[in-house]
Amino acid sequence: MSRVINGHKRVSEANRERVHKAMKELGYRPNSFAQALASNRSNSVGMVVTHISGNFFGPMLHTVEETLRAQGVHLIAASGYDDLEKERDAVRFLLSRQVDALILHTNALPDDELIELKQQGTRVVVINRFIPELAEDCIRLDNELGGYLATKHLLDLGHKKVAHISGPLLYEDARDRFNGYRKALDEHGVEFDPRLIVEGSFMEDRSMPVIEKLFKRDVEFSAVFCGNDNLALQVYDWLSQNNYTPGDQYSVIGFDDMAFARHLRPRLSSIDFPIITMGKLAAEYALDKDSTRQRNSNLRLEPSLMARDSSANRRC
Amino acid sequence: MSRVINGHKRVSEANRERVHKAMKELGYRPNSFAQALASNRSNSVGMVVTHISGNFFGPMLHTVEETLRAQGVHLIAASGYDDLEKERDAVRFLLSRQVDALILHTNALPDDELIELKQQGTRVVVINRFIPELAEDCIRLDNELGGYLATKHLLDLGHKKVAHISGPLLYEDARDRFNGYRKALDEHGVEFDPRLIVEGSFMEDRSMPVIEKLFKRDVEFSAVFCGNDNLALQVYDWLSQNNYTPGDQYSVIGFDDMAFARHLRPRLSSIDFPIITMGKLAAEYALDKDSTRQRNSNLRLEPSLMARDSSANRRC
DNA sequence: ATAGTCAGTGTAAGCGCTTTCAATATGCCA
DNA sequence: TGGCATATTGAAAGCGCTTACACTGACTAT
Repeated sequence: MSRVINGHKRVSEANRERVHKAMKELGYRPNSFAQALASNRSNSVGMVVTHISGNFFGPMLHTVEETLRAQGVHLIAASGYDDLEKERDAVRFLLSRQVDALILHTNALPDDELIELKQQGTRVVVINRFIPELAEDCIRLDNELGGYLATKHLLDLGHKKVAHISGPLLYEDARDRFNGYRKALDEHGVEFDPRLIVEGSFMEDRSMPVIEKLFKRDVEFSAVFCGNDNLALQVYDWLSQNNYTPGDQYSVIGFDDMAFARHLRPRLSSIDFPIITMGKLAAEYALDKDSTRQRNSNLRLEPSLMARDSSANRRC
Repeated sequence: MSRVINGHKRVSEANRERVHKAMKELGYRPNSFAQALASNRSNSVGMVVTHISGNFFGPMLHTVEETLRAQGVHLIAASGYDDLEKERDAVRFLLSRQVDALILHTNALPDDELIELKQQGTRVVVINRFIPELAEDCIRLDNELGGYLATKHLLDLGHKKVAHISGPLLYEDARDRFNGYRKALDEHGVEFDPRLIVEGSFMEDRSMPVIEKLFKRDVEFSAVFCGNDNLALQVYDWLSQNNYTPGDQYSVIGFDDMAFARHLRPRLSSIDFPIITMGKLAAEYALDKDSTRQRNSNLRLEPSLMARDSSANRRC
């Protein structure tokens, strides 16, 4: 009797026990598909991320999975590779599995499509992106603050010429970090110099050419704020290949504070990204059946500065 | 009409097209639960790994997911944390979702339980572990060869005293790597010295005390073979904290050749673990409906040496 | 005593598919 | 041309559950 399984209140103690006993004896296992079909709930949540592996999405997925599983809900993850078609495909795929909610970390999918998803009745949680129409479903980091903190840190160390290797400016978070950079510059009365800017990628091992370009440009600088730690890692590579030491001739700061940051030598200064908090929050939003609960409609988590050895006082 | 969707052969071209057109127009989406319920197939595969994030399981999961998705099958991943109860729980969880197959990277679950799973009719693929009764369903690396290659490499560089920081010897792979180490020693006529061995963990950031213990022991050595790259990373940490340089006073080699190995300075020598190949293979095994295809019943992938800067000739 | 409540239980109608089987259409043979 | 094999289509019976609804008693308020 399904009423027992689902904890319906109107069942007598006696019967409840009888049923439980029978279930044990027969080794009964509810068929989750029949449940899903009949109840129109799947007890699963879909998540699309840029890439399933990686130092950012790994911990994120892990946290989400753990939070969901504690509620008996499972996670189906799909990668979108920041590619429009692939992201669309991933969403379609997840939707075809009737997920109860969708956690989306998508960069290529236009706002409209996400809004439409929501209008079609899918519960949607948007990560690291802000869509006014979906304000209450968005969870993001205050990237501008992060960019600001990183740049201010370098400036405070006495650096006057601070370069910035941004992520793809097509992405809001990369733009925000860039804006934070400019804000800090403004505040310190340092003039913005476009020659100190190059645009890289957030992915591993793709930005060497751009980094090369920056360093070979005919413009001096003593510090670099990197759009994320992967970029910083490649800057480390370039510096070591050219016999420089991070924190010495060039100060370097990254963003995200990935696990490897503190294992690098010198240890990489970075801006902490509260991945765990964000993952947990996203899972909770996704679980939040009626979305009745009042949500912060402009939720931004706050990053913080992790100053380590790669950023040091400017040597005169 | 389901015959069209499922590519049944006996449908006229005309009707096939009519149906496709109608599907488009109505925005028809098959309900996967109804399909699963009616057909008794779920089109999903479950995978339990030690930890969803991380440099080893990340790429693995990614490969598996990608391979499966290409067949319209989805992956449900769960972490087992190398803990008996949690692994059991993960399996139960996945089973309750009626997965068509299970890909298992479990260390705590006893052989018997896995064998029983298989006997109950679940298709099982076992990764990084060998169970004679499940020989055809096991995919593993030749860890002994890996351990041998690593140690031989150090020996060939002139090191006479080679220490080994193993993974948990409770795990078969850690034991095999250890055996490879001993084999290389034997072959080079170097006597085994138990004082040069300590047992660490494969996880991040847990083995510092053990490393400390090794270096503080009253025994000399000039090279260390680490059971995996996470261990090597911590050896790097210890060396740098004590003003040593890997590849200089101490040669270091890791195992797995994780992505970060080549970003470390000096670049970490390691044993390449063909994660991608293994993931793909595991997914294919899981998909292999009838397990009709003749499989290699003692499949071991072969690791190879990636010599880089952290291992160098012994300085006299 | 009568009607009205409500906890507890049984029943049956689907959920949206797959699959079997019967029904019909088509083509081929002698 | 009749009969049989084969191609195509329609219809219906579930898959194992949830849920709405009807029903039974027992209990309470009038």
